[in-house]
Amino acid sequence: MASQAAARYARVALDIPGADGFDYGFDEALRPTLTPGVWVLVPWGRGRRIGLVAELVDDTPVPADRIRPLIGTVPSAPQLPASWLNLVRFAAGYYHRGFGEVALPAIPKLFRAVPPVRARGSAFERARQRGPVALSGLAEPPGAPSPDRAAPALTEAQCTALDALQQADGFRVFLLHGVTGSGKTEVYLQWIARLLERGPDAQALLLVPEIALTPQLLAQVAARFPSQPVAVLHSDLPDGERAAQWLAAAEGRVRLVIGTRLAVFTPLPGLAGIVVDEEHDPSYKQQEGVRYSARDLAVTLAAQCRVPVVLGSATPSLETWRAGTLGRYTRLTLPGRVAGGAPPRLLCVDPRGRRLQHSLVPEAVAAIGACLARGEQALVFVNRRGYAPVLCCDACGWLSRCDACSSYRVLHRVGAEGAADAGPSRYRLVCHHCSAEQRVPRSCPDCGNVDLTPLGRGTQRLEEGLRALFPAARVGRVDRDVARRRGAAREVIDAAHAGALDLLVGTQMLAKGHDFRRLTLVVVVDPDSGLYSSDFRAPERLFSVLMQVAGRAGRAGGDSTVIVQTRFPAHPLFDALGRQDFAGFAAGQLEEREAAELPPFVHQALVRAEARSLEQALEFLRAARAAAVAIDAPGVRIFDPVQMPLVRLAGRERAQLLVESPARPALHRFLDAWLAALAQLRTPVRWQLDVDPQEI
DNA sequence: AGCACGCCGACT
DNA sequence: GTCGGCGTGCTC
Repeated sequence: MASQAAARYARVALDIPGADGFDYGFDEALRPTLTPGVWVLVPWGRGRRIGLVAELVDDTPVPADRIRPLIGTVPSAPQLPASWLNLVRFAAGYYHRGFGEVALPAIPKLFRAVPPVRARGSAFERARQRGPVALSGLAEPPGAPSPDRAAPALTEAQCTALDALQQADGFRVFLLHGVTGSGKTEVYLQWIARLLERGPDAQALLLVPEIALTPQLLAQVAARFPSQPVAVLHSDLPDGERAAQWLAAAEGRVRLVIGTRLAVFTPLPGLAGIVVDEEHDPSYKQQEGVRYSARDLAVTLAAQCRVPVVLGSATPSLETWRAGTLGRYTRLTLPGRVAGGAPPRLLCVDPRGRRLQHSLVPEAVAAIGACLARGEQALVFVNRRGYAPVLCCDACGWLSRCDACSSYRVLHRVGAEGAADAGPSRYRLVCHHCSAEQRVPRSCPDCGNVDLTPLGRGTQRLEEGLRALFPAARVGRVDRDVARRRGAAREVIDAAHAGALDLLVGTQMLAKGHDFRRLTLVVVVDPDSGLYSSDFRAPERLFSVLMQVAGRAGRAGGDSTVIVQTRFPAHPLFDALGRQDFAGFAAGQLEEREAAELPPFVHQALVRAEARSLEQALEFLRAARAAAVAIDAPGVRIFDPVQMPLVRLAGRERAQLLVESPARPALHRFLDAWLAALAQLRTPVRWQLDVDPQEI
């Protein structure tokens, strides 16, 4: 560390990859103001840029004649709290990126923009005037349970959990484990209320997987904290709003921040506690740029700020679950549902050799019929959107491949979404990976045969089938195609709440956070790809999504049924699911992971490379491997380069190289040395590092 | 990330 | 004969 009195250069963090900071000289008059986290304006090429002072240094590796003086500090910029700087510093180290690469993308765009020379008022002043948005103004979704202003009485288990949270003083990680409907949200809300009572400056952070999927949670928070300004932060927010909320949080004018993964980078000078809802959810892992895990960073942030953090889930990640078993995290369990009632009955049916109607087994058709006859609702869950996963030529076997990706284009019905009488020719072939679209060929491009058959079933085709099977039923569909039209998914879900729909078809989107009171039957069509996948995390994700889907049924208590159509009805995953036995499932998975030396028993990092040709990408990775082997890193295992499961994406060929170690510090020491060596490799190949990759 | 410099197709 | 495609290389 440089002593500040002698420091001659300000190392400034800029949003430039591959550098930790850029050194600038400065006017002596500025010296007292230049501390880490101060916003500065610096010359950059022939232009100017906004940066943050990362540190002051005595010496610089930059030749003296290249050093330029910084222009000045940014007026009316907020003081960034030490907690924010520490988190950014940690993330930069852990994910092996430059400080600026982490810091600047974590700042709202408006605060990164160089002000025009004659700007009237700064972006900060404008955002400050705007102020935070009070949640109480949010319309609550029609049909949702009317929120009670007063906190409801807690069950005994909820009381025990809340007591444990309240007694925590300083850093501690809690795992709040309870099935859908067990009342986790109520525990969060009452705990947050207590945190905010601790002092006028106390702040709480509530992370959620996706804002769009948690309208009920927002409504609950709005009802519970009617006068409390709450900042809601997510990537779909307009720039001005995001800036206003971020600044309000940074200046302590807002005490509760709810947001998606990016909200973990909200400056919170008064942070008193953190909740990560649905902590297992894959969307907490950023999948581009700096590939951080907001869940993991939330734990680090809590440790750095010496505050408690609650990780809540019905199906915790195996990493979190194991930490609970080892006693590093404190496990709190909410057994059963608040409303009581038995868990849904699970029936697994093998569709092979059965007479299927629109791909449904007779048991499913009969159960849906009976459910509708009782005036109850049923949900059919298929994890595939579109009409059919692929189009096939009957004569020659041609398949609707994507020419840019190593996958198939999916047959989609377009226009008149949800209308039963859409014209028969209104179909398109769509690639789900690169979004390329084409018209459906009139005849086979290879042999000219006109009989092209859709293979398999997606949500649209299932919807069509259900309409044919149950002409009197009111059918709704929810998937990403429906959700693309603003408010359309909301409409369907509200209609379901209001009892205006009898049958719902949908993907994962339907699985989260919606409370359908009259729903007593869930049919899961073909989840088998999650059972025997090359991805070792596939069963974990499948169990989680099936628990959530099953949780939709019978939340009000009473009998409910889940029918799973699977070719592996005896698979232990379904056995555990039927008993809602996450602990049993997790124990089995952890045993397998330990035997196979997989996470959480080892820590992994992945270098992904993409190039015009696969050979180019592999060649780079072979060189990368050679560089890795040359590093003396005991306990670090270096694999061979392999092509990625989806080898071709949007016209680029992709490969990856895995490294792992049972010891995290050893892995990170190795990664530092390795990345330094990789930076020396001159290559036309684009590559990136992913620490703790979610998909391999 | 921008914004330059640098070698190969369709235009006045 | 030029104008311009975006490929790669640097910015303290």
